[in-house]
Amino acid sequence: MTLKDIAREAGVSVSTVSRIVNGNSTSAAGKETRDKIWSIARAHGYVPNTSAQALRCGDAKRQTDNSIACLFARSADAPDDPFFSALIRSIEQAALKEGFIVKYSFSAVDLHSPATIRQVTDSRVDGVAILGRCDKETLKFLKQHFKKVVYSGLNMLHADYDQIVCDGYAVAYDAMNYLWEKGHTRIGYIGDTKNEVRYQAYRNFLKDHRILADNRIITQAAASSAGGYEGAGRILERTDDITAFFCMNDITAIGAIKAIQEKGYRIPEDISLIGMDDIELAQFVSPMLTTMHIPIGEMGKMTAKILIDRIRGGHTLPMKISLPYYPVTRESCGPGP
Amino acid sequence: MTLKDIAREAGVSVSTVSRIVNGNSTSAAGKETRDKIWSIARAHGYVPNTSAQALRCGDAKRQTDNSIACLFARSADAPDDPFFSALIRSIEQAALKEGFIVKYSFSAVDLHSPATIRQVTDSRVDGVAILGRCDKETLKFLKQHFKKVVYSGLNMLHADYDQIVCDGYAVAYDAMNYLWEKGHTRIGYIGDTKNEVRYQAYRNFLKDHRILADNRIITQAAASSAGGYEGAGRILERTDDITAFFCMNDITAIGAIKAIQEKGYRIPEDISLIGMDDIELAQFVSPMLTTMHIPIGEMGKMTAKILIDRIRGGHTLPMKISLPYYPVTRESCGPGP
DNA sequence: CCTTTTTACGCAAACGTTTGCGTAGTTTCG
DNA sequence: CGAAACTACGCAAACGTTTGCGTAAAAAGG
Repeated sequence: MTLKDIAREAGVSVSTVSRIVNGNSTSAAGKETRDKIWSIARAHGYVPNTSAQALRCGDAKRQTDNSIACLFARSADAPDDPFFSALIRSIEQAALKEGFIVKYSFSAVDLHSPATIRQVTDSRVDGVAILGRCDKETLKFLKQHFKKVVYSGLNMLHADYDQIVCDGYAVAYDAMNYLWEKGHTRIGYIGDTKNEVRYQAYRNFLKDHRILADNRIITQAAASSAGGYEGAGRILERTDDITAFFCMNDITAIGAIKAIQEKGYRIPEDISLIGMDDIELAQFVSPMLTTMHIPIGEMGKMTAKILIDRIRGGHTLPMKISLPYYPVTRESCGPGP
Repeated sequence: MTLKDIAREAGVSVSTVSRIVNGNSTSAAGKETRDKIWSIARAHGYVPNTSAQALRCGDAKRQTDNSIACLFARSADAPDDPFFSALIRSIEQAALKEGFIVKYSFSAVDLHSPATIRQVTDSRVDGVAILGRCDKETLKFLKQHFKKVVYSGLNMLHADYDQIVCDGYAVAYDAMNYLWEKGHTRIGYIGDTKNEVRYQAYRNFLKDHRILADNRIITQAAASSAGGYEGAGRILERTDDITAFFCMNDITAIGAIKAIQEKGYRIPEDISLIGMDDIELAQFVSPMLTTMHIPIGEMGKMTAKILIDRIRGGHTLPMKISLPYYPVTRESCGPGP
């Protein structure tokens, strides 16, 4: 079913058909021709060939189909993370309200692969949101390929990008401070240690308070319950004078809780524990998890808004938005020794 | 940067350039021309215009960009569900291995909206996977628009679709049986009650074992921890002789655990609890959750495989695959009275 | 050295649209 | 009633590719 088919059947020219189906205002078609065309089009379920449209119209308006992409910078074997599920979901909801649909939202795409970029550019999204951790070169590379990009995540970017972040460094530092103010000084770290702002904050907090970092109570752990469980287990095997853990996020903390309890320690009496993210589950585990609240929903909403606003040309200067966080006190932290 | 630009710069014709960049075997170009073309192309970062390719090649091979869509039949305000996160993730991983990328994976799209369908068809995916709950008409509607569709979820489809399911009815029935064999007869239900196979299985199990369904111990609950918490709370307010709960899935069960413990009951001594899905978290809560294991990873892998196989024409008859499940005994179920 | 094959490349059509321009026929208006 | 304006539509070019066919020049074969 092409314009030509319709034109032949209706006994008119292709241009007429095109003008009618496009509802083009200039030189509107005659009422009766219009009706005939429409009925034929509908009968045969005509749907315009977007390739042809895109081709013909160059980089014109029809280039867009009101869609954005979420590019999620994570490895294919990274564990599920409710944080990103929630972030993506709120982006999608907000985008939908503005009439945008999101593609690739959950894809474990390789952001460095030209083939991937090609696939994304091919689908002609109007803009892309980069989520998670993303190094500078990749970001620059993406910016070259997509005109409109916005970043959202826990890492403040020091370059001029649109970004909606909750400063992970500050959050982690404050989490440490939360424990420290309760009197803890021997604080373990469970989480990513490579290139991770939360870990840097941990190290710096220690240094700022003249506490020696002890590798026996620091462990590299995957961002999953299993990772937290194993990580806490490893640390607890090596030492028995630890009084608190800082976990890189809540699911890690939930895993850690189990390991701690299995070793016979009580939470928070013997060992305190703080997480990050404040996912829904945090209040349903026992003990309820004290954690740093991150406004995930707000981040997603803003991310969608800013990206769409940029697409629409609403702003041209980079918007660097930093969202507030706060500790939420539940049951997993007690006073230090 | 088009073929024409390259051709002009190299002083050859467009066809020559096209043949060279396509590595077309027939009438291979001369070594030196080839090199010149490639160097120019690379220098300018030439990337073929897919619209033009698709247009020219009709419905030939290049129509596709090796992508599939995951259409997730859920409402925009449905809570996050780790089950689907995991399902989608495994679909993506498996698809990626076959060179396919997935679009729309997490989108809360309105499957009934023609505009949405249009957006998806426009991006010319090669096939779509329908996830979750999806009524017959919608399914039929989707099948009309996308030639290649496969369903995955907990609901067996009684029509001729490619489908990879784990029979939710059977799983739920067996979960009930698990409790029943332990001696429980007063079993509550927490979860969706509308149009839900798990609830049907619950009712039927009761009927089959001549147990009267009691609305006081049945509650409609959202598929989230909060839903489970509130649901269990409601039931516990109304009755005090309940000995077991069947929860529609694990996160609901995790919420229920908290409510039960708060009311002063011990699990499993006073009240037993069984979930469904066997998500990672199930083994990290306390007590560890007894649940029905669903091979989510396998479902995802098969879903991708079957869909891609169909796209490639590997099979034409509908493949109805039912994956096995089994109970995993942990700590949340004890003997009945 | 002449014929045949091969190599290397150009020509032009086609894919389905959109749109500026042109032109009959119709209406408006002074 | 004649000029101007408008209506309703057709013509054809253009978007960037791919590919069958054609054809010079070079290589091979006798």
